[in-house]
Amino acid sequence: MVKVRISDVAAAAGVSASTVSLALNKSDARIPDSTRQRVREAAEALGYAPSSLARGLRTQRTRTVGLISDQIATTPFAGRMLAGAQDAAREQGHLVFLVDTQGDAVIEQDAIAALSAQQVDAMIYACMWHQVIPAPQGLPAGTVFLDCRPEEGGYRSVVPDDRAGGMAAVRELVAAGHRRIAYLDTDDSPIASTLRYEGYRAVLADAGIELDPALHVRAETSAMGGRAGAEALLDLPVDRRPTGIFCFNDRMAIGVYTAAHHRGMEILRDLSVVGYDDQQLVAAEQDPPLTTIALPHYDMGRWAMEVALGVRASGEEDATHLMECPVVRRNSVGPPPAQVAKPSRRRATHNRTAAEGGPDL
Amino acid sequence: MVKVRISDVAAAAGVSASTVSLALNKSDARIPDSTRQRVREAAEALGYAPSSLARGLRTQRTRTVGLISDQIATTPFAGRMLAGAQDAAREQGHLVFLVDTQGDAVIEQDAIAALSAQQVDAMIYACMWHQVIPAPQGLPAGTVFLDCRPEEGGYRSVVPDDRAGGMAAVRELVAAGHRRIAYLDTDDSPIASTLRYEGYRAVLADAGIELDPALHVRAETSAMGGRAGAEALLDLPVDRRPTGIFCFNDRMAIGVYTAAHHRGMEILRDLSVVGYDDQQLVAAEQDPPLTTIALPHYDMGRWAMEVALGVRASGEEDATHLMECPVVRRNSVGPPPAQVAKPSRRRATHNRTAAEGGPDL
DNA sequence: TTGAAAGCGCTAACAA
DNA sequence: TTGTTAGCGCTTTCAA
Repeated sequence: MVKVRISDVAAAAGVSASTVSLALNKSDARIPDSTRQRVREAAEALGYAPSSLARGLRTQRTRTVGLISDQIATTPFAGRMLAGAQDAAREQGHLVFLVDTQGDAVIEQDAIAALSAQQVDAMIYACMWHQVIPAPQGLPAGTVFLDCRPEEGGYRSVVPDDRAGGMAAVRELVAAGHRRIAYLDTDDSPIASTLRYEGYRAVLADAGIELDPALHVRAETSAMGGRAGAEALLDLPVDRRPTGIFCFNDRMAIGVYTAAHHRGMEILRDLSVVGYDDQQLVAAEQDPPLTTIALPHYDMGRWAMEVALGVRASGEEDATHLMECPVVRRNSVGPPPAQVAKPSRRRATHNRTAAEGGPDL
Repeated sequence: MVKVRISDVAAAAGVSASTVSLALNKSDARIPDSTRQRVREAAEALGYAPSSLARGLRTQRTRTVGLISDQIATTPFAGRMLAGAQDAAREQGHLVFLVDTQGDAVIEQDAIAALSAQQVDAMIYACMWHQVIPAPQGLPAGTVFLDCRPEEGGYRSVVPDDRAGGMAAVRELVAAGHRRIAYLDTDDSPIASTLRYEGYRAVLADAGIELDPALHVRAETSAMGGRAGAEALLDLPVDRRPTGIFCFNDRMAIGVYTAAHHRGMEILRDLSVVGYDDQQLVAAEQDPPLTTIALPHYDMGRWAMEVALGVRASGEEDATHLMECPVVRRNSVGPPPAQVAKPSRRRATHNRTAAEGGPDL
């Protein structure tokens, strides 16, 4: 199968190359339908596919977009961002160059150079998780930041609305009747962490629930971290112990499940839990399935691509778009357990510690 | 920042464009160091970056690779394949075009056409999981199949060695002293399923353990499926019940954990489990952490790219490369529980069914 | 309505 | 050692 060029089609149709180009590309051109038809048939018959390279060189538009990411392509976190970006690109007839830098600044600079040399029509810079970062050098104007925001501004960006997400999570618990609600937080992800905490505080305030500092603990963003944090929370005396826990992410929520099980507690009956991320193949497969706040990865990816390609208006040149994080209700939130209803203090529960005895529920 | 061309560099260095090209690209060319130096400085000063488009048009080599996948970019399964392919491409100075077809044949054909029009130097066709598929039309010769194999042959491909993986998994259990070993299989993935089953049978035969058909059950490849399968297995009378379960994948293994917990059994102490996939953020975060067989996604991705780019010999033109699946030992395999050691039959355990009573461990 | 000609930015043969 | 020339395959004036 040898490469067929526009001149081959021209010869076959008995016209010039320019006529072929016009007939095939410009529907508004003053070319009679008969000619157009003949050209089309010739092209079809020969299996003509114009060289994107030559066309790009001539028109200076490549219908190609560069997507630089620190990790999204290679971790299970945010693959859906790629899917969203990819789908939008395809709908616009664009191809995407993907480069995963693994967070290496040298690779990143090389990637920016290489992509610029390819004359991509647009560029997206994506992070694996919501952060504020110094904008890399050399990024073309109009680059869209995905799941991150450049410190200096000057670019458009889209990030999850973590504050509203935190509010939604805590509202689930409040609506179920909980009053002692913990936030199992982390230090690993400052931006999201702070925003969600703000949401947590706002909803508690709204509900007239006093903030209890003992109910705000921090741990690593892993199942093990979550477990450790939960232990601390569940070690509190019964009347100060949380009946519902809002976890920074789903992995930590799994750790809460484990900690609870080890004390003979059952999630839902004895303890309500809300996660964050709606991580694929994790949240839904817990027992009971985890109620969580979804990170709108797909939508963010799509938004970024559509803005980068100019098919969606984005407001100002350096505006940050907040994407809603929807609640995914499954089965880890129920009413608080009855037996810890009010502090009648017949047993001096607040004096006991976990070290003293067995499970005290 | 206006685009600088080779002629700009030429003018600045006081030489012709061809000299610039030679000086910059051909280290062996007969160009005096002084000239070369002058050209380099001029290029540097102007921030010259050659247009890949023009170069590709001229040389017919684009230093780009097309990677078509059904889903890998957008699910947590096989992102590491992308990472491997991406790393290898970068090392060879290539950029990768990624297209995710979502299994849609029309999108797939469009993608093949678009990528061909870009004159990619190589092409990789990747699947999310090990399958044998009819080769799509129009794929260039030399395309490498990743995690799948074309029915008709004619292409090089790399897939996991699932038979050896199945053997390794069962050997873990046999080595720990188990004799009643179940295979919690599935119908959802015929190729891998069959291969792993072969491995299972081979190791049992080697160990002189008779095959018990009751110990081979099938379920869906999800935690829920795994749980259902495990229920069936654990419902067997004590002397026929498995003490170790080899699961088709990690998600099913999670279901086994759940089923066991609901019967008051503890993984490791009462039941040993081996998974498959070593799925990120899943296998390692179980309690206890799951011993499993890793799918070598990263290595397969790298292999495919290196072969596609011609930096690694692959043997014959249509050979299938089997990639080893290493054991990842964590903490879900122990010796079989003592109490089910030998059938002394004082209690007519084999006559009881789960329906009759409570937990019977 | 169509074709000739120029040129996108680069490389490579050939000539000087 | 270097420059001239041609041409990769296409699009787009401009002229016929």
